[in-house]
Amino acid sequence: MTTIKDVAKLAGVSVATVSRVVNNAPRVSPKTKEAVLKVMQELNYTANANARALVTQKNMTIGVVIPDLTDPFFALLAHGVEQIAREQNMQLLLSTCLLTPESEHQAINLLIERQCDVMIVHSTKLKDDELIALSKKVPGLVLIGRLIDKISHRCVWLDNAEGGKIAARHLLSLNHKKFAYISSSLKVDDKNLRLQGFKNALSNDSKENDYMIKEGYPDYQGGERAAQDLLATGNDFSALFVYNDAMAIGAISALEDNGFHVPMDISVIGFDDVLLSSYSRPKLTTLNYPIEEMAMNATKIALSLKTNSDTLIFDEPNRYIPRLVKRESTTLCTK
Amino acid sequence: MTTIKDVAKLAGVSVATVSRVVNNAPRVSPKTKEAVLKVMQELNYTANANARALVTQKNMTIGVVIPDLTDPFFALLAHGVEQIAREQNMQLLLSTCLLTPESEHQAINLLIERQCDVMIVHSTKLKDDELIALSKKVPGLVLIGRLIDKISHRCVWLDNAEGGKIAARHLLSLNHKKFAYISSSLKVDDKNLRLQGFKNALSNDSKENDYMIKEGYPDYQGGERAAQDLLATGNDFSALFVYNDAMAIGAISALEDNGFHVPMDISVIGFDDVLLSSYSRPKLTTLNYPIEEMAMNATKIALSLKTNSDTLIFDEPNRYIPRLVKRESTTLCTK
DNA sequence: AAGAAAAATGTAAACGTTTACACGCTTTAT
DNA sequence: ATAAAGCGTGTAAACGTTTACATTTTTCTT
Repeated sequence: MTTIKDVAKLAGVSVATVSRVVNNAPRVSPKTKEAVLKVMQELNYTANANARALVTQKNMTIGVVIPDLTDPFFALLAHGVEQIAREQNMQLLLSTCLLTPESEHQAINLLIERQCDVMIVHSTKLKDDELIALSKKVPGLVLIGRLIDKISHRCVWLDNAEGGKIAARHLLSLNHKKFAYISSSLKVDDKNLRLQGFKNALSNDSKENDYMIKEGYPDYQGGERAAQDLLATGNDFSALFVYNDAMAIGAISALEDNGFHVPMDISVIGFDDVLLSSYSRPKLTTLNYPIEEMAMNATKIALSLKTNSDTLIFDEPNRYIPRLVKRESTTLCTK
Repeated sequence: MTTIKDVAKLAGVSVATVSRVVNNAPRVSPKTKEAVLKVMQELNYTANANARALVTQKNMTIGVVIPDLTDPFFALLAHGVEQIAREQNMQLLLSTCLLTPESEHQAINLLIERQCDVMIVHSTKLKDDELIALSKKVPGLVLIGRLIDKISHRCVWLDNAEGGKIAARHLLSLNHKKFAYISSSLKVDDKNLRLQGFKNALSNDSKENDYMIKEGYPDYQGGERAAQDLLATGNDFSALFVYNDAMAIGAISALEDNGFHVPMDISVIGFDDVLLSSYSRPKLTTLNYPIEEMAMNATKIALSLKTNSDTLIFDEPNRYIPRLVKRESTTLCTK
């Protein structure tokens, strides 16, 4: 690797001058600039970002902590961050952290070691306290998809309960009376909040409204199985609210396999509106989780948190509300 | 940020000793080790990865260059790299590079600046020569999804022509005689290779075999539209080979909307076998592109290329062959 | 108990930059 | 003509580590 010294020597100037032209700082005459540039080209010089980061104390890197790239939801999240990163000439350092709380913790620590100015963290397993501690340590850290009251200005989250409510209202407006909810078997807050909002809206509407619940792993197969469980228990429902789109599509598949047509016999509504929902047949009615937009906003917040320390307040709210996307999987109840 | 000096001072030892316990090197007595660890904890010390990288000349980072995270295909690629990275305690630095050749070039340069030991590059726009030059500059660079003969040992690629051939054979074995191919409108090699293999297999089978072609943007809508074009031109085909799964699902949607049932009236086969294919109805028959496995292998190669310089030869072949995944969208031709 | 060998620790240079400050040379203002 | 100001450039310290080498301490051998 050729260094700045090599360039300096060959160009017959000092390293300071080379550094100046590399960063095209002022105070360097056109002719030396040109000469240096030529040598740089000649030697195929590229600056060492590590050395630079060491002295400038900033390494132009945005850290992203997510459970799994393969999930389109998180891919979208990363994509949102990436767009802002690009604007700022920063790059993405990815830390995925599947399983345990320790691995989440470790993922964040790795980013700290790397001196990440800015971090967007989607944490499901870490405790509130731990995240609060972490957020104190890292000024540019923003939590996404989760609300912790004490540091709410450092959170960008979706109102899941409101989502449940919207789903319920939509189904109610289509005259449905008997409901089912397919939930995630994972220990996450969202599923409860969504159900909570859903239940509340139902009982506000009428005491008569009834629902049943099954759980499954939050993927296609999980949805398939949960729907089978539901049918095994009794098919006394005309509307089904499902934890996420992948499960919803699985559920639809199971329903159809058992002779029920969607939406004619049973209406199904999903959650997330991620990729697949418009690819499925029937196209899935769902709640749009604007994760990409949220990620972009989170990144902006993190960026200004880094510089303006902590005091600053945003006019853009950090709370997002899912938007109902009516497609083909829900319709008027005819029973 | 507390540095190694702070720790050394408070622990009453030299920085060298602290460094040793940080890297748990041998030659440090249990009691000092314990003492230092305690101070580290106390001061909440985390090593500065940049400084470390500067002196050790290696920064435990694997660079990944892909066009777009949002595409599940590339997400899977990244995921493959990530798994190997995790094994090696390395992290992923992501450089996405949408549009232009320059941006691909820039993406790679950014990784070079960052002193990435190891790079996995999925390049579509850069010329062969440029990539050859780059690969000379970066010993640990491996190209994925593309074959350049001169540096074939640095490439991990899929045999697209073979894929086309397999698709054709499958369809022929189901008695089909009239074919259509939906291609990508983007300027990429794959589409031609796939068609080439497909055509060859057809004409090898019989001079009679006939096919028509349409193009579209390689996504759901593109497939939908291309299928409509196809139908507008004439519906004299019973089997359809589509450039990728997203397009195939779009195409199926268009076919069904026009009263054709898949697979009863028309068999459809996709390419990639990425995520969606088993979510669609009917479930898509397709060719599996083992991108994740390929990415893992590419990373292993890159890793050993870095250390063992260049000479080394692998017994695992770098050429992959897509695997036919029979699902529900193809069936015997009844015409 | 002395000397040798081994183990623990410290010293200081190096990694490749940036940048405050100093220096000399032009230009400008008086 | 001379002082002041400005520009272009160089010198050297700093960033936070690692590590070869030197030094001290401990342990072992006889």
